[in-house]
Amino acid sequence: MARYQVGVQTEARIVEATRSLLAEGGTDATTLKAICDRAEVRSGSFYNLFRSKEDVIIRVIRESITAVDPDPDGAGTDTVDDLVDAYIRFFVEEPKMAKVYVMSALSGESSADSTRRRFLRHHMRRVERFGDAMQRSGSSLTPEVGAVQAELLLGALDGLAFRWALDQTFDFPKYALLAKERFN
Amino acid sequence: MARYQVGVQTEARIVEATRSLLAEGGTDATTLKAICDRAEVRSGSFYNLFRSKEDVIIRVIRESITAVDPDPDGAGTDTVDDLVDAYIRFFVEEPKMAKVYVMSALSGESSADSTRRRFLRHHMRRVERFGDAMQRSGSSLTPEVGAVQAELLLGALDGLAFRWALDQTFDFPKYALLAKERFN
DNA sequence: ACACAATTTGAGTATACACTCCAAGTTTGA
DNA sequence: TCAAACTTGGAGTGTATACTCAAATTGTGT
Repeated sequence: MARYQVGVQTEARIVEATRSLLAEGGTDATTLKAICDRAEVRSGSFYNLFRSKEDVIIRVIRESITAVDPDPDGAGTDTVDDLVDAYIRFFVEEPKMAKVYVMSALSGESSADSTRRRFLRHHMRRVERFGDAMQRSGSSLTPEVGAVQAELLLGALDGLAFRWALDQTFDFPKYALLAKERFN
Repeated sequence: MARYQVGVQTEARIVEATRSLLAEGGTDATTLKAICDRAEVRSGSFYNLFRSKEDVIIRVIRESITAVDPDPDGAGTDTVDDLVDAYIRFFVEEPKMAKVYVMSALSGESSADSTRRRFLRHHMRRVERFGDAMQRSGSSLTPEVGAVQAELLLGALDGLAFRWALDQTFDFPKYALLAKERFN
């Protein structure tokens, strides 16, 4: 038989609860009890929907990493402006996901290694995409130099994101745009 | 009576064990058992020297934050080159501390809030110091613009540090120098 | 309305954790 | 050499944690 609607909703509540907890207090604060309390669910329901606590956490982290890079099919056509704008929008419109994104790379999760590798692959793809956009923007760069420039710009953007995660009153959009001007 | 030498050495072993564990696997991997095993000490000895597990962790994190900024009395005299060189040297010469430094800002520690505030204060002081150095370097900057430039350069450096923490084969010195050049 | 699968409940289990305690051993200064 | 202070080992405590299970309840297609 097909899934029940109520189950789908419960799943969504659990994912959202996990995301908030991760964003607010990291993996330490994200206990099963905390998740269940916030999602208004008992542990039995949780384990009816997820194989383990790590399952939800990994799912939330993966969703965050995916959400940074919208329109993955559009690769090869967007400009540096597009990419930086998308990054800024991600932080303004999805602050919870953004915080999870920043924290996930360095989180001391027991599944840290697989998460770290995933983040690294994601970063490589981004460097490539930024590098391509930079080459297309007119200035004649070799692919190698383009990659270095992209790593620099992305490094700067990620550093400012790091700074924002530390203190969310930090004006990330303003500095991200300045970084774009300076490192492009 | 003075402290016994053997106790001082045990304390040092515990601190070092905690630092390695934090650098390798974050707070999750840094259990009391793991610390004691690595330091070759039983829990009774641990609690003879430290009030709690958090005590050592906080101490290790504070030491890392302090170590980034050598010669704090020299403030007001060093150049941007000096500051960037010191940062690079920190990563090359003290990779464990450096990794703890990067991770500490966003760690999901139960004492996360006090650690985060401490890191933020540290960052503010660094921005000020970089800003001063930039103003002194010749180009006529207002203090406000100097602070913005400093935040940008530091953001870039921290982002590259972040990148290095993710994958320690990343050539941090090379990129840190490239980032610095963009501000000359 | 019925059958039956999906979902929920909540008490229960096993374990890993941080931390305590104190007797026994060791180091130190006089 | 002595005694006081410090250090150590290691069994033991309480608690929070992730996870299980069987019975009860609810949702859905027919």
